[in-house]
Amino acid sequence: MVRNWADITCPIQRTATLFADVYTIIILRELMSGSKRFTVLQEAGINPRVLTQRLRNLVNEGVVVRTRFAERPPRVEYALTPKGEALIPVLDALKNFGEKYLSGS
Amino acid sequence: MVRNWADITCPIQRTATLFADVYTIIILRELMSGSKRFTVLQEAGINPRVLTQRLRNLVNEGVVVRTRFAERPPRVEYALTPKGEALIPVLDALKNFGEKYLSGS
DNA sequence: CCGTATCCGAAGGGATACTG
DNA sequence: CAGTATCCCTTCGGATACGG
Repeated sequence: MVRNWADITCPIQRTATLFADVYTIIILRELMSGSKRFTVLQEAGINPRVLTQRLRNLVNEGVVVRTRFAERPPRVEYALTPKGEALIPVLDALKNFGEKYLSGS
Repeated sequence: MVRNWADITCPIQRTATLFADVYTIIILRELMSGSKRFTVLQEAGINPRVLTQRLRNLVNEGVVVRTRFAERPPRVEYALTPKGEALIPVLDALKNFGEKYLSGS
């Protein structure tokens, strides 16, 4: 029952198809507070295999940018692009709901 | 690397864990415009097996209410609860992003 | 440090048929 | 109409080890 991208006309569904995934959302949450390194993102509770997959997707979609710093040792940082920052309202909405309805237990 | 619910303290992650799923979001989108019947939701592109799973979850979480009407033939309708309506800002944010960044192609 | 490769069991989900 | 049951293939993802 899955559709082709071109067949998805609803903007809600398009966005959800690309980003409605727990690991993706955790990454975006981490990057909201500034750029982060691979290892730091891992510590948020994502194993390297899954983290690589999600980051690749985010970079491909243009919401995250990967920057290599030519240092010794080399350093890599992931950060939100302006397009990525446009997803912050989604995270804010998730936060508002969670705070209001999912605080207990 | 998956956590127990009690270990998830971040409200963003809590909300995402429960609802960040494409089919769930499609259902919520459909219910935004009023209560819908099972068959109608199916026509949004969700097979009955998956639809049942997602609806059960939504009802368990208290964001959707299932109502049986004692008619002939019996009718069942699914609708957002007030808690479910509190998720509308999430859908709005997804919509805004999609309209701005995912319109082409 | 930043990934990639492999293994492998678990879960997901499409199709279809069937029941109250 | 509103689901449930079954089959079966695909994907996911955790763990671990390894490579540039």
